[in-house]
Amino acid sequence: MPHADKAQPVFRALADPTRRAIISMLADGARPIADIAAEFQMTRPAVAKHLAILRDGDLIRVEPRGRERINHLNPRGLKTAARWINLFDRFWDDRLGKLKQVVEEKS
Amino acid sequence: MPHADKAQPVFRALADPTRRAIISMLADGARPIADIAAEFQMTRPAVAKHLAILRDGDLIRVEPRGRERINHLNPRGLKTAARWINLFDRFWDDRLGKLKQVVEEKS
DNA sequence: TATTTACGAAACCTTTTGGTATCATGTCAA
DNA sequence: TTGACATGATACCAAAAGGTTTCGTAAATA
Repeated sequence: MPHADKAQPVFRALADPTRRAIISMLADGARPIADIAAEFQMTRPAVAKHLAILRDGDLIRVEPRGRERINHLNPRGLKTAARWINLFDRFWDDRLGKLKQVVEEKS
Repeated sequence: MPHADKAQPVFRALADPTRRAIISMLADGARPIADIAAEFQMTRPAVAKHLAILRDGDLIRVEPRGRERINHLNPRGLKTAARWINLFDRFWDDRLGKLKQVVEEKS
């Protein structure tokens, strides 16, 4: 392999709907695990695993606070994904019309 | 529940490094399957599966052309992912982020 | 001190994912 | 028409993902 894929842990983290919901949730304020788990129909260990994956993608940061661990949203992780996607910005403008034309001509 | 997650098939498609590589590849020009498969160390059926998932996420479009099927990058799919991520744009601004922190500390 | 609370960690299970090999079908070319 | 080519479709497999239950431990509290 030429180089490790830096975006991989981020996109992996974003692939699960529960994890994206957690991201949205944390955007409204940092919260401890049990508090997050209460919002879902799954056990706390399951949510803890999702948080570990989000941490691996650098999408959240943990702040230990007494016996609690507060989970904060980390914007930089999302920015990594945004940067990758934005590599294709040029297609959203000049090529959109042309692709549509090509596809439709053949059908 | 409230609404199906429209972004799910897109983020699922983006989660695999091979599929992201295919997207980059198609950004440089539409290509038939065998042509794409030649670039990877895996069999054609494996690549065909990846293409099916990309199609499911509306990230590519197929144009049948004789006995070939040309795969085109579809910008709209990527835009779906970009829109979701950009919901969190406000966090990318350091000043806003710090302000948010301060406000939360008061509560 | 004894107990509850908030969490991590391990073992385990089922489903999904990413890959393979193989075969069937439509299209081009000799 | 015969044969090669490009692809789709199916069956199968190992590993990863997503979930559970159970247990261990540090911090707050009665």
